[in-house]
Amino acid sequence: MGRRKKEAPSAHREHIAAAAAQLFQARGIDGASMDEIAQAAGYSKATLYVYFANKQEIVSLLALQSMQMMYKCIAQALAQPDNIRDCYQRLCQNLLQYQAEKPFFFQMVLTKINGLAEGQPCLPEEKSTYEVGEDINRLLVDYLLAGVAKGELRPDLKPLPTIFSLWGMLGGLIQLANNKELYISQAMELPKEQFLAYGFQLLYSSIAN
Amino acid sequence: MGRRKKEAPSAHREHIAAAAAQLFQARGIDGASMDEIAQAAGYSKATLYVYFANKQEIVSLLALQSMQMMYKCIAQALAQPDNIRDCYQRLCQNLLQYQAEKPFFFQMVLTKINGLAEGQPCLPEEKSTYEVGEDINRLLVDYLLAGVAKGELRPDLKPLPTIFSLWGMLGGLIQLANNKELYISQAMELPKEQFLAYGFQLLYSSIAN
Amino acid sequence: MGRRKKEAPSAHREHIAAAAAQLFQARGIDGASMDEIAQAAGYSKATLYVYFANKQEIVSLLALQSMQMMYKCIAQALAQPDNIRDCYQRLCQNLLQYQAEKPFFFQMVLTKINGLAEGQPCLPEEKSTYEVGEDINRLLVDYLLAGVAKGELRPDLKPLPTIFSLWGMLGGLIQLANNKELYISQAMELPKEQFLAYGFQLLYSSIAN
Amino acid sequence: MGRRKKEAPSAHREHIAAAAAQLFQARGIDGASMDEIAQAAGYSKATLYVYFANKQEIVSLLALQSMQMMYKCIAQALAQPDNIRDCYQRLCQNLLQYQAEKPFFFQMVLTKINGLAEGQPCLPEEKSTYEVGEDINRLLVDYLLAGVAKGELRPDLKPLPTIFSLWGMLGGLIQLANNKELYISQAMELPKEQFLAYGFQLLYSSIAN
DNA sequence: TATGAATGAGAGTTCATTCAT
DNA sequence: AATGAATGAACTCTCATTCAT
Repeated sequence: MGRRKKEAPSAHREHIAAAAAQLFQARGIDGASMDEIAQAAGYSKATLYVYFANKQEIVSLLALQSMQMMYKCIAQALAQPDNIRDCYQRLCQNLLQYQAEKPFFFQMVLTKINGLAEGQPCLPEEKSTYEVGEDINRLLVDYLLAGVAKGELRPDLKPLPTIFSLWGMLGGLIQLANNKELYISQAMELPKEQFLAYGFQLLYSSIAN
Repeated sequence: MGRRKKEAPSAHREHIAAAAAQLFQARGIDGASMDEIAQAAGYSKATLYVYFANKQEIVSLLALQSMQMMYKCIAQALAQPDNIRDCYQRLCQNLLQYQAEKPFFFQMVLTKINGLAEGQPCLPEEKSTYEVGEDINRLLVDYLLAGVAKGELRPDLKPLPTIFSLWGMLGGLIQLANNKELYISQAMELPKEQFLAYGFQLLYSSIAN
Repeated sequence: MGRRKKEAPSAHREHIAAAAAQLFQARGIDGASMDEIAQAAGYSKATLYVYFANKQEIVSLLALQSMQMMYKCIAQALAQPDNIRDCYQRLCQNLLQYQAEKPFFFQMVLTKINGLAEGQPCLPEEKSTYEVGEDINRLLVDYLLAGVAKGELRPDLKPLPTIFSLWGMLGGLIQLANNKELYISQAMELPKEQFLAYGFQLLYSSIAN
Repeated sequence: MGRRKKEAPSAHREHIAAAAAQLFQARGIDGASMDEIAQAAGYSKATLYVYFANKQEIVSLLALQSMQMMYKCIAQALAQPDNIRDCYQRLCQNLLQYQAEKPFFFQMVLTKINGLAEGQPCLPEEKSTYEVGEDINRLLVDYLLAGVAKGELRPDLKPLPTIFSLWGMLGGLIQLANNKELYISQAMELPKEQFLAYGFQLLYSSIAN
């Protein structure tokens, strides 16, 4: 039955994608079935195919969303470019928080997204995802250049390579901290947060002037 | 039928595991079926179960192998601790080469392995994997301490947290370079290798004295 | 494709269970595959799993049905407790007819069911099956007591042990007659029916006053 | 390697059959694999096929053995035909003991064997089985006739039909007692043995003079 | 005689997807 | 727009059996 009052189709897509995100996070993409997603979203399984051509399309939408969240995450941290170092700290904290709140999305940004945008005639969603990635890059490059201009960051930094390096390193660091949380706290006698603070600081020292 | 010449059982395990590694890399672990692995390895599907109790055991063996290769990769680079910086360079190059030759294994070390060793009474293979990981850590810590002792590395570095940070960052960097190879060469007008060289150098500057 | 007309879901379960019963009878439960059941029932194998969670659920449903049929079989025979001996005759004839029409079900009542209700937290179907069994026992005990009261049955009969004994013996007798039908008619020069009539009478003489 | 010293082939068959019997009893015929049987018997799986053409042949040998044991069981009980009633008691006790010691064999005699000997060009083993069955019948008929002659049993008993009836009823009774042991002890507040004693006595009263 | 090695055939089960309504 | 019903194709895993040695 028409469980739901009339809503914009995009609202349905949102509901479904949200349910899928939770399940993907809990069980992985392959581990979550369309049946489960439908049930969790409160639709019939066949209805999912009204709003998405197939499972992959759900994944693509989530990829886009995760990229957009990442954009907000970064944009917010860099909004007030008062102090370069504080910006960096805020950025790191925002990333951390993002990872903590939406680990699946975070992983998606790092893994899936990175791999895409290369080859194949991709879906519109994937193109958007790529563009948001570009936006993020611009944001970070501007931040970097401002930092150099202010003399807070090393003048010899090449903007784009540096941004990419940072991006890769921060992502790798956060993921490792997450995967090995138990090990870190035991072997290092350090809570994950302090380990990350240490790592973040280490990384900053590679770009600081 | 295609009965094979006599070989040591471990040779069969190797053949199967090698075929599996290639397929896992191409299609992911869940994406590669036992049928495909059998065909690729030149055995019947049932024969796979003569040499491995189940699919997971293949994965575990690959995990162990990838960790052992990583160990060799690192040990070789640090064998002659003549010059700390050269060692670092060699280490980076070895990692790169490893990633280039066995991308699935490399990914495995970073992703799977990192996540394991946490919880559950695991298979013997998984335990070995964990122990090799420990060996690697010791290797790196020794390297770090030697560098500090020689005055080439910052004296305020905390060994274990630094090693873990480096590990996470290097891994993230290499993976990103790999996933975004096309993008990097296009947007940055830089071959992957040079980008990585730049990133490696950046990272080194965070620990150099 | 062979999509079926709309029917109540329970009708589908019936169709499937009926096909399964025939195959189980012919080849045994383990000997009949879900593939065969699906084909015999005119569904695709996957559809079976729409109506039953697994093979065992089909078996359980059949067990319940066979017990319910047995109940009817007995209840009908004992409906008019006019004459104890006639009731007994009717009961035997009903059992015989049941065995002839649904040999697998009959076997199930005797073999499977008897064994169950002992241990494990069972399916709802299995619980129902057990309860129908209890109902049957009550029916028979009442019959016995009435017979004793009327002086037609021995006054020293212990109700429950007697009922159970009769139950076991009648079942064994009917099964043997069925399994050895050919032998009986040849070695004894007696059709199965007359052999059974003889056996039933023999048994009755053990409880008659 | 040749684990075992030279033994007559039949000894090997015995070993294997013995191992199979144990497993069949524990897990059912379909539930026990040739692999397990081989392991339990201390042979390699392929060796099983040296001594038996296939799994069914093992079953057939066991069927024969179980029939032969049944013969001994009965013959021993009837050896001293001193007193008809005592013989009957001994017979029942022997059957009980047989069922307790070798439930799988007992079941086999009742179920499998009964069903065979009808149709198909059967294996030599199956023919022997059939003949042992005949021997048993003769034994019992003689016993019956002796009892009638002595005036202890009803003179109107038809030998073969009576024997068959008794056979079916006793088997059914013992099996039911075994399957429902828990239920019997709970609902009837009677240990299995006493219940059976009651049933045996009931049955005897149907043939006693 | 005895077996290690191999496998074809098939088991039960799952799932993304389709389609008539 | 929404869904109940159905399924083809695939999955992991098992097992009786074969055969070269």
